[in-house]
Amino acid sequence: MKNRIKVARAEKDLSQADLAGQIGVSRQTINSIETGRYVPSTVLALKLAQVFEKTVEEIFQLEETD
Amino acid sequence: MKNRIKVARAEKDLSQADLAGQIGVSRQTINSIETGRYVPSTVLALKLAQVFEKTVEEIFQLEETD
DNA sequence: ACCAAATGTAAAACTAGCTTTACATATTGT
DNA sequence: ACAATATGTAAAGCTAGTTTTACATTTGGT
Repeated sequence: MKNRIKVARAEKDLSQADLAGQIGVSRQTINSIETGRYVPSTVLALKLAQVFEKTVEEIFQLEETD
Repeated sequence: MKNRIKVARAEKDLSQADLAGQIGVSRQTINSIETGRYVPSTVLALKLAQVFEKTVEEIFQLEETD
């Protein structure tokens, strides 16, 4: 799964730690998702979308391997 | 997290097993998500949304407890 | 060049998602 | 009423998501 968190974060001028704080997860969780080390739960995806004022689909995209 | 899988499934006239087959998971996984026993991964949520031709937000909604 | 803030990782430990197997209970068609 | 299909659960086991701690590297400002 690909994601556009880094760009969305830049648009809102948020650090990984800021974002983590806003949605109540650790900074490493954000970093790990952003760098593709793992896929978040749907709850987390919805919260990220909410913060970015975008849809989940705008932030996360399926790949062939999914 | 709430979800509208049962209704979406009815609209497409799909059984839990049909749906499971289409997205490549077990029938119990669908049943467990549908009955709220657990929250799916974002990959699964995106695939469900794809099958139902809806957005993830139309199918899954955050609750206060999330 | 220096300092602070931001980012990338990693290991250990815990929790939650998911599969398989298996059975029980509805629901529907004939 | 019977058979078939659909749904609800449960246990065991494996994998993946998440936290905490900790450290190394990068980036930005002065």
